[in-house]
Amino acid sequence: MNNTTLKQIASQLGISITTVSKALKGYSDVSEKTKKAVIELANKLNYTPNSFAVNLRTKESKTIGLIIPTLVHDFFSNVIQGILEEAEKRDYLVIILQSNEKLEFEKKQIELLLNKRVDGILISLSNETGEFEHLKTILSHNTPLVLFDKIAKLVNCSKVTINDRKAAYDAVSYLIKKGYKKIAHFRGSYLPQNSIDRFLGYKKALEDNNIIYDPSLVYVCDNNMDFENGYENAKKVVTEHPEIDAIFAVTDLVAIGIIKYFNEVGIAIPQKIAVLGFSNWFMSSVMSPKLSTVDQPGFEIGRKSASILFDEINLKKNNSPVIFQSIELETSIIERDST
Amino acid sequence: MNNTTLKQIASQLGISITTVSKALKGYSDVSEKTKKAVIELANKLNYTPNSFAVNLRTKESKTIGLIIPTLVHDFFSNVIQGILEEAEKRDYLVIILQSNEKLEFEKKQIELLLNKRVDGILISLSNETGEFEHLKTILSHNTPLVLFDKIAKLVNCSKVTINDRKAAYDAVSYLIKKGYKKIAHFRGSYLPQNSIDRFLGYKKALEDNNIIYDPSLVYVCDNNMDFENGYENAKKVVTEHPEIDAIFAVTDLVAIGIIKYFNEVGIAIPQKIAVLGFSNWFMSSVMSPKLSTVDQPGFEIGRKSASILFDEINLKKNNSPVIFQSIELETSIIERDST
DNA sequence: TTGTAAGCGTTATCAT
DNA sequence: ATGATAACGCTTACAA
Repeated sequence: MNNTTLKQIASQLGISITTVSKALKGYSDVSEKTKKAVIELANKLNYTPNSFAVNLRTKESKTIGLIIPTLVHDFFSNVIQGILEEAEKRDYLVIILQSNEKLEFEKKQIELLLNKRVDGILISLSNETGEFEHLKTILSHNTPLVLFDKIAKLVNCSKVTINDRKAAYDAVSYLIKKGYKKIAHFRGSYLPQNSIDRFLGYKKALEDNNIIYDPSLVYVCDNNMDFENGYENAKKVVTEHPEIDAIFAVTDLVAIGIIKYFNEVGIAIPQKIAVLGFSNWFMSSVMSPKLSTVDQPGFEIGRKSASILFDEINLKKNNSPVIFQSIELETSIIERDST
Repeated sequence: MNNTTLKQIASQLGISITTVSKALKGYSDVSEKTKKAVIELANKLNYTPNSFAVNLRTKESKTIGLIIPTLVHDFFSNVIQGILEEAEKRDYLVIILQSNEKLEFEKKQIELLLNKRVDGILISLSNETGEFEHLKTILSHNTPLVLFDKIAKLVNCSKVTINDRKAAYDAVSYLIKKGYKKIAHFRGSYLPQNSIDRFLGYKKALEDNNIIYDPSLVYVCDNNMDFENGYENAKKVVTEHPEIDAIFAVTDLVAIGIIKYFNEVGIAIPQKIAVLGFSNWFMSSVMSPKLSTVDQPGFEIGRKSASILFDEINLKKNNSPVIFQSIELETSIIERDST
């Protein structure tokens, strides 16, 4: 076991711990000779600083925490990759926790991270999260916090999102331009900001194009916006509203559920009903028919969120004032075979 | 910022730090009265132990490290979920790192984790990993290590896998029983044990069924066993071996690449050529045609690996001897529409 | 250029 | 039942 300490090096060399420490950290007030000797011995003994001691001394953990609703998720996997890449650059490690879309877990995970004294926290909120005391707790600990994707507008911290409203608006406008007139929307549950915004964009696009908004064409996918939801609601919508010619789904997963049902019962996509997704999951590109969708830059969202968080961590370290940012990343429509 | 320390509580109560510490940890040699007072004040001040100090003192971080080849991956996402679930039970946190299928990164990540002094490490090896010095370094640090999925047989530690060879054997036998005779295999690259084993299983199944093994029917997918590989090799195999009637793919992703190509050029699945995958990714169940595949219990692999790791961590703490385990989890064939 | 000593916040040993 | 003290391994004023 590698347990070399400064003390050991110091005693072997017959010098003080301080000098060893300084030599290893490249301080200028150490003679070349001793510096060389120290470094040599340190290498030989395979010295690595005890991070526990360093943490205690410097009061930083060189670790950030990340809380996401769920891991088995194309979008979030990409986000994580972006975060890990930024963290790696800065020699930071990332502790990942899931909220499972539950407020209760989200609270618990925050507590764990705070107790661990991570240097900063990244969160994409659960669909249940409608109160924000736990987020304010983070702020009151003076721990930098960046919210991404599913955010709380009311919480005073940096945020990284896409413009869900505009993206949805563009998506539905695109459908209208393609000639679809009776467009249903499978929306997410009522809490997450992005599902609200996508709905709002849908509605606005209809109105701006002189299509009367019909609330009965809006179906709620509240079970984590998943595949089953899409499947079940697709079944419903074709009985209740056989007249529709397109569906705008809040998420690719929902869209894929729709497609599966339509394929099973022989509803032609897009001839009879077009389907437009949201997120651009990898799997969308290998479906039959290939799903048209809105590209949501997960990797970039992760990178940007982490990058802002690290900036704030550094500013805090220098006691500089931090200005919270709200970044909106660009989206684009990926036209494939389902529209 | 929450910075209450034992010292503060002690001084406010006019007692010693020692007593406060004991009271908080439920030692029996503290009077009920002081214990109550301490706990009350601690709650009021929102005391949480400084984990940096605890780590330093106890020499454990209550954190484990996980290195996987890639995060954007259905199977590994499920593995991680299993690991997180076990970790949570034991109040452990998980630091996740990617190797990107590169030996070089794998080495670097191990170093990071070792320097962080995690209490244990879980790894699924990169496809490039053909030497194991870095793994032995972990062992020589006396840090518990569990290898899963892509393992190194030669490294002396616990392992959790499926029986890849048997699974592949069963899979190909199943194809043969269904009447397929000219079965190609799209294998993974030469290093990872599981790609070797799946190939071996394929070969053995042919031989046991009196089908002559034809090496030219084996195509290598060495670019991370991914979608593109399947697509390109599918293109190749139909020119070079138009006579084949089935393909056994090393991974669902490869199989999906095959399916995509076949769909594009109008090769009927499974009438003209059947396709069998491996892993049972979610997306396989929503493809057209739905992919038949071998179910690989990712969640369970994660759980079991973590559980063994925690056992070893505890044994080590008690200076008990640890006996390394090699666990093989059950797989099964999921018959869908592609075979 | 080098070293002394204090301190980070806890836990554990040993007195009292 | 309570407390003084040392120790974990490092960083950093401050002396020398």
